[in-house]
Amino acid sequence: MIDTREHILNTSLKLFLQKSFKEVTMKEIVETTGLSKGAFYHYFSSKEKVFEEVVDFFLSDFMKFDFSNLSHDSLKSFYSDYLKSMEEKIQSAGKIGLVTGDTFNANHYFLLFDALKMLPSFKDKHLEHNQNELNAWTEIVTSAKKSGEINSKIPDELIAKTFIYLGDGFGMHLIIDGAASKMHELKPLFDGIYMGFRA
Amino acid sequence: MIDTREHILNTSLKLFLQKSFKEVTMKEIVETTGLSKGAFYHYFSSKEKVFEEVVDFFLSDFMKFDFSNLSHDSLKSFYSDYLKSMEEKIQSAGKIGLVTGDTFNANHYFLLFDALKMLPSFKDKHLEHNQNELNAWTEIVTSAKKSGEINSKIPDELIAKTFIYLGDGFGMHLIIDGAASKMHELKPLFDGIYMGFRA
DNA sequence: CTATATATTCCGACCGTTCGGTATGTTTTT
DNA sequence: AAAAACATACCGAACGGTCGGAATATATAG
Repeated sequence: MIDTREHILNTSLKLFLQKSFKEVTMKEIVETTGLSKGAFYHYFSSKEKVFEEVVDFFLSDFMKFDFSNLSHDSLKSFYSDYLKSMEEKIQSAGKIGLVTGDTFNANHYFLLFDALKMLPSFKDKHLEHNQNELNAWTEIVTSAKKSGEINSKIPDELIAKTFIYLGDGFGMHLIIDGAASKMHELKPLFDGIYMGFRA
Repeated sequence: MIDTREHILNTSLKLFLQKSFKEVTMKEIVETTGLSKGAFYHYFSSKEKVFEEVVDFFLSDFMKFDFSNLSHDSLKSFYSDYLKSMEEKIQSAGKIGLVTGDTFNANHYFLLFDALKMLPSFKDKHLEHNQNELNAWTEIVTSAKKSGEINSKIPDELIAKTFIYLGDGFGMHLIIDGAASKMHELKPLFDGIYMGFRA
């Protein structure tokens, strides 16, 4: 609790990951931080402003994926690393109290939907992020084909999209069902399509 | 505008598909229907109640998928039918003004998230729906293996989940990017994993 | 057919509460 | 003492919801 400003940001992030912007009230933010309204408005000029910063922070820390850090040896090792990073993310989500027991009580889509609606610049950033993710996967697929790791007539980008969408769909089910511990069930799915693309 | 009650329900559905429960105000519902507050509260006892009915309607009429109506000749014809049904759903969404030009301005996840939060009975219904979908896909996969259409060592349920999650992840991207016309891009993805599972 | 009684549908002013935000402090730090 | 950090009382607007009654439709009676 050294840095009050950061404390407010962390608390707000936690709240905005649990409910939508409208559902999170100033009263709630103030009470959860243990501060007062005066303190809050000393650091932020409005609820919108703290939301903006929360989104920025979340993007750079959570969503932004440094794909260059993942193994580029093979497609298999790439998605294995990818899955490992995902599990780590869930673990760090648990550390800030977003997982109680086995139950997920966070949903980053709240943040995403609100950001898309409220922050005009966000949509472009998000599309860029998506494009980067697609490019990273596509590159790996391309080199996996070159190396002979996989051998499929399906266009590289389609294979990349298959991995991405499969992961996203799985993640959505995870969030809705609230079962954080089932993250490991994604690997068999990736293994399955991987086998298919090898043939 | 014959049946006022139904008119309110349709209008509310449209609104609840565009924003969250909290974001939709009574003022908005009343003004969009062209009625008055008194008229609204003559038919519904609260905003929550109309939401409940909207959710019921949406589930039973929109979202609910009659898998028995899809072709059971083969896995390929099954998912082809599935995709066709999806396209029809988008078309009917367009008919009630949820698609302007090429842009999706609906997001059924608003409805889903709110329903999961507010309606205790909903989670079970939703899980049941998911289970039914999984069962339908799994059955098809099983018989596709028996008939020799596909020949994969991957468990039937995993294959089923791959199709489902891939579709969901794709749908999520569609909604977020707002590009309703790109629905057809899912077929190549399905074809891709289908080829893989045949080997 | 008309007139009256009764039920339904709809209206909009109004209510209490909560919302985000402000003004004006008091405490703490430098 | 000056400034930064925090607290609290308060504000107007917007919220969901209520209420008495007007308008309209339907049923009944003469």
